Amino acid sequence: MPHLALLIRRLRSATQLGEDDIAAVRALPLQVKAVEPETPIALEGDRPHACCIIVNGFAYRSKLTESGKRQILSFHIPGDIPDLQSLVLKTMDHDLVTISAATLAFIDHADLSRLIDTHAAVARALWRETMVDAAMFRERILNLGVRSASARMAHLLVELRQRLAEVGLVEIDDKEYRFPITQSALADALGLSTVHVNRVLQEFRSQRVLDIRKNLVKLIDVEKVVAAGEFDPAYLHQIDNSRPG
Amino acid sequence: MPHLALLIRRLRSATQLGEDDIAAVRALPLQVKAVEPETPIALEGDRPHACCIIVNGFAYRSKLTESGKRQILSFHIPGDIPDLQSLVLKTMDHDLVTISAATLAFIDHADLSRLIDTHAAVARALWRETMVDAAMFRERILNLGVRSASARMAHLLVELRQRLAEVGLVEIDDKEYRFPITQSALADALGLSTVHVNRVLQEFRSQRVLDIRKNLVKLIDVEKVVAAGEFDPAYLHQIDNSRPG
DNA sequence: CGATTCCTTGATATGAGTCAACAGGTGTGG
DNA sequence: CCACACCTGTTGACTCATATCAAGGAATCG
Repeated sequence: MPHLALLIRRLRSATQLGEDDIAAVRALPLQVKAVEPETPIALEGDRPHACCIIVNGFAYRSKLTESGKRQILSFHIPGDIPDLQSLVLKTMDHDLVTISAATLAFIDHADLSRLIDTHAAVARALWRETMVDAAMFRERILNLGVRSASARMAHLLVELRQRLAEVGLVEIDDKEYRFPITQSALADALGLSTVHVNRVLQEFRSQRVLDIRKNLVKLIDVEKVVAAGEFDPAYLHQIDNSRPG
Repeated sequence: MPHLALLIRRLRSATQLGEDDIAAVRALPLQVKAVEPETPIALEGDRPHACCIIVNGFAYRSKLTESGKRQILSFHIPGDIPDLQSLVLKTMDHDLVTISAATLAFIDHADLSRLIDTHAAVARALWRETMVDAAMFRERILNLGVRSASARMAHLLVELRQRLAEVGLVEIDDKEYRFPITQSALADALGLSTVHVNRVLQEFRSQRVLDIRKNLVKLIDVEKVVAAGEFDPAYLHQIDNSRPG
C-alpha cells in the first residue's frame, strides 16, 4: 500500500481536491522509517524540520508536568499527521511517541511548505486537519472536565473505533480492533490512576460491555459503550460538511 | 480604535505579513454589533455564515453533556476569532457565548474565504491561529488531567494575564486585570464545583497569593501564582518562532 | 528461567462533590 | 422608596469517587 494512501483518503473524504492536488501530494519526497515501540518522534522543545505521517502503527502525544506526571493528549492512527503543527509552530510544546512498532513517512517542512504555497486546496485540507485535531482536544477537555471514569474510558474507545473506521482500518460495524494500549497509558490518557483504570475495566468486563485484552479492544455491547461514553460522533466532522449551507 | 487593530497586532507579532496583506485584512467588510452579556454568538449544531472577531469584551466556548453539565473550553479576549473554525468545519460542535457586554465584528465567510485564497500569508497566519488555539486546548487537557484544583485555577488566571498582555490590554508586569467571571463559570471551566472554587479562592486570598473580587483579578504574588499553576508560557507560542531554525 | 513489565487485589486516605442554608448585592416593579 | 426576587458568594456537615500504598500474580521476553 502506498504510504500516503490513508492520508489522501481522509483528505479527500472531507475536502474537494483536484487530480493535480492529489498528484502533488503523491509526489512529495518521503523519508520512510520503521521504528520501535516507544520511540520518541519529537520531544517538547525540539524544532523538527519534518512532519511525520503514520503509515502503520500507533502513536500518542503527551505533556509532562513539572512534578513529572504524564498526560496523554491524544492517540494517533495510520493516516494521521500528528505533528503537523510543527510546520508552523516551530517549537514542540509536547512529546510525540510511538506506541507500537511503526512505519513513519517524514515530509520535509520545506517540501510541505512548497506544496501548500502552490496548492491552495491542499493548504485548506491541512488547515481542516488542524481544526479537527482541535475539535478532538475539545472533546477530550469535556471528557476530563465533566465525565466519570467509566464514561471517559468508554468515550475514548468508541472514538478510536470511529476514527479507525474512517480510514478503513475497521469495518464500521466491527466490534473489535487491535490497539496496543497498556492500562497505565490508558490511565495517563484519562487522568486516572492505573488501579482505578483496572477496576473500571473489570466492571465493564463483568457487565459484558467491553473488554481489553492482549491489545484487542472488544466493544461487546456497542450500544452500551456508546451510551456510557455519551458518544456523539459529530465533533469528529467526518462527513463532508465543507460545502456551504 | 479600529476594530481589527488587536487582531492585526497579534497576527503581525507572529507572522511576516506584507503591507498588502495588512491592507487586505483592513479592507474586509465588517458587520459590527454591540451585544449583551451572555449572548450566544453561535450554538452547537449551528452553521454560521460569518466569523466573529471580539473587538471589546469577553466570551467563552463551552460544550454540554447529555446530562446537562457544562464544560467551558476556553475564554476569549479582544482580538480573538473564537469561531474561526466555522469557516472550514461548517457545523459548530460547541457553543460560543459572550461573558460581558461586548462589541463584535463579523466577517462573512465568503469574504474571509476570498481573502485567504488571494493572500497566502494571511492564510498561513490564520492557520497559525488555529494551531495556537489547539495548543491552548492541550494545556487545558493537562490542567484538567493532572493538576490539582488550586493549580488549575492559578494556571488559568496567569494564562489570561499573559494573553491580555500579548495584545496590550495589560502591561506585562501588571498584577491585576478586569475579567468579569463568576465563581460558577470558573467552576465549569476548571471542572470543579462552585463550592470548591470558593474554598480554593479563599485559601489563595488568605495566603495573599491572588484574589478575585468584583470582576477584578489580582495576582497579589505573581511568583507564587506562576509556581502554583506550573505556568510556562511556551505553549502560547507568542514569540515569533515562525522562522526556520 | 530469571527478570521485567503489566495486571490484579485489598486496605486505607483524601480531594472534591453534594446538599442545605444563609448572607450580601443588585435590580425591578409596585 | 420600599419589598421582594434573584443572583453570587459563603459556610458547615456529610458523602463519594478516585488516589495511594502495598503486595502478590500472570504474562512476556531475552
